[in-house]
Amino acid sequence: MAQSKKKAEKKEPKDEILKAALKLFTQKGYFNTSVADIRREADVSTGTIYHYFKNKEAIADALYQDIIASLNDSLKEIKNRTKNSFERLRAIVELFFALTEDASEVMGFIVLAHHQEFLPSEKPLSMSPPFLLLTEIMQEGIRSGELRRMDPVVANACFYGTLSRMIQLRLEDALEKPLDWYLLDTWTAIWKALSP
Amino acid sequence: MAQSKKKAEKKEPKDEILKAALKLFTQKGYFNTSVADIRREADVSTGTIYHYFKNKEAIADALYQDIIASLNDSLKEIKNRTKNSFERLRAIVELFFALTEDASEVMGFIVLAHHQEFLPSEKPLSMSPPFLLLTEIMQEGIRSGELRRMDPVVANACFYGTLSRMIQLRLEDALEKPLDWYLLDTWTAIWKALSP
DNA sequence: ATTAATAGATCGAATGTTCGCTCGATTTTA
DNA sequence: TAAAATCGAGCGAACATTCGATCTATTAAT
Repeated sequence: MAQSKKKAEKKEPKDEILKAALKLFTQKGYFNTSVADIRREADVSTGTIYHYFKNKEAIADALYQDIIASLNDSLKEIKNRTKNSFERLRAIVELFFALTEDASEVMGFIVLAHHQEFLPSEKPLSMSPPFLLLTEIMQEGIRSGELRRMDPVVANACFYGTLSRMIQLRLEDALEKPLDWYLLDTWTAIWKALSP
Repeated sequence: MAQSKKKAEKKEPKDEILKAALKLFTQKGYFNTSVADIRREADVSTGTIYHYFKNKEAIADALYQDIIASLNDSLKEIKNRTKNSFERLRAIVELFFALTEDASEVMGFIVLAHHQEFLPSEKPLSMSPPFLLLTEIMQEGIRSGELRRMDPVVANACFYGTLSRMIQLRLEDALEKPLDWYLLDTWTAIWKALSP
């Protein structure tokens, strides 16, 4: 038994730092969060933070890369599991809604934050692997005739725009019910917009 | 001839400050913009800035209030000018697209910025007068049967989500053509989602 | 018409504070 | 006993804001 966990004690400082940063970044925003805030929330020293990360930006970058990668895995899994656009897009809506409910900080960081403001060298979210994969899925649907003939950019905006707006409202606490309460209505609207 | 303009000289410093701040805030974000940056761009002194505004936040607040008010006026004008949901929503899409093309800084500030991060006492955008008016317009359409029976929140997300996503892509320079090139496709998708 | 007085506008150097980050010391691990 | 991890006081730079000085426009007085 090395350092993994005895009862519920020693955690990896690196993970604690990432967890604390994610929480604070989504709660107050990157620029309203100081390294001292992260230090306090993660219950480590300043030195430890800089032992694991080059600087504050590197913490945000690590979070961003982790989340993008895991989102990409999920989308790939969906693409393999399903066989047509209807199932695929529906599964993506369900995935995003579920993530919003039980990993709200992750979704807040991805959907709400303006990464380019604090990660200047990062491409826009719409150019990241999972979002390119989404575009690919939709283009395939259009080619095969499952989706209406329309500009792929508009199809994308229609799908992800509606989806992310629902998520944003939920995270702003502007909805009366949890997201899955709106799942049917949301999916119906999206599918009506996209189907032939 | 007081101080209005002789050739194209003396401008109101207050307006110059607001114009410079709007440009920089949308270009680099609120937190990446220093008062010194605004000072330079507006070609005034630090003292002048603080003569007209209590602090940096007050500049952002003035911009926000101005834009919200003018957007509200435009939406009210549309509501008066048109007589049904189809015309109203279509006119709003056209308005937003046009504003994005020839007042991109204004739209960037409204659609992309996270006001709550630098205006902590401000309500979310979705609670501002013009957005409440939009909600009202959509609820009326649902009641009258012009729009499909659905949760108003979803109808809203569908409309504004798609719209704002197209605008965001345009402002990120991710579109090959100007927005009005996508107007028909966008409107068709929105209307298919919302009509009975 | 000229001057005097006043208030508003403009200026930019100086101030105080926040914050990211460094570094030498100390402890823990292997 | 060497290397890795952890600590936190302290450094330096950036930044928002202040303030007293200077300039300008307006009004009042002679």
